[in-house]
Amino acid sequence: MPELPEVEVTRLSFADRVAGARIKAVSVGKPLRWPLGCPPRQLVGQRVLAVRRRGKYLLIDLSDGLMLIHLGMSGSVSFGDDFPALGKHDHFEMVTSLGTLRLNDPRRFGAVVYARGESDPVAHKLLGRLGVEPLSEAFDPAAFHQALKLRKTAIKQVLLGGEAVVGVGNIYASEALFLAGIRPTTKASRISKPRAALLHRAIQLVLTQAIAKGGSTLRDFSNAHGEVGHFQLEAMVYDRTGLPCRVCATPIKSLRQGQRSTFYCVSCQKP
DNA sequence: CACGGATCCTGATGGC
DNA sequence: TGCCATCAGGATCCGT
Repeated sequence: MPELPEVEVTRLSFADRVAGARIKAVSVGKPLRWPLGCPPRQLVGQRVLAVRRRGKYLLIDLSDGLMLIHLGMSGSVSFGDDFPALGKHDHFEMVTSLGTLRLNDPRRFGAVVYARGESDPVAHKLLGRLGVEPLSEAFDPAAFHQALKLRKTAIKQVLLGGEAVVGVGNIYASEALFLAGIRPTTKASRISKPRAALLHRAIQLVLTQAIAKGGSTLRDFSNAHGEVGHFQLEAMVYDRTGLPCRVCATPIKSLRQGQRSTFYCVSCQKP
């Protein structure tokens, strides 16, 4: 589920409330994608300093080291005071002086990983190859165009790859390409500089709007308060196969690229 | 080495 | 309280 907007919405929903908390207890459930990397009790007594985001990772700065949380396909974080007993899919829980953080993740593609610092090999392995942040100053149209020129594959695949830009997943890749008027199957290297600039802007626009709408909730996403997102209600193409394009009424088409569904309008999006 | 495909796991959905 | 196939917001690993 979670792409950059959902991760950012999650971060915003509990970062302020957890900052300054003292960790009182940590427990883990069934194995996630990667092991925690330290005994849970090593975290007890530490202070939570801040919650940041890098790509689709939440970074929780501790007084000694940091935790990296990835939500995978089906993960969600909740933070509160009055929780029922751990559920079947609650696989990580951290009780603090300011509330309890839980990760619920049915498919267990997510992870919670402890690292001693961002230069720790464990952290570097996960964060080291990530591309530029799309909502930062470093995301530059000219540089983006240069990055695309190096890639021979379809632009949709390049966006998902996370090397040219991070945080764009399956929903927002289709949406951004629609806004930019670019066919998802177009080879990245063939995209002109002006069209790369359009796509650059479209990515920023789509992600910013999605964050403002609280993210997308297709099946199970919610922020740390349990509130769902609404972006999907105004998706232009995602999951709209056969429905009329919101711009030109041509039926939306779908195809598979790298085992993922892609949605587009043949009329509005040119190769 | 760049690319495509299989893979991890559980649950929902729809056809038969 | 049927069974089976397919699909789901991610990302790594492994062939070619």
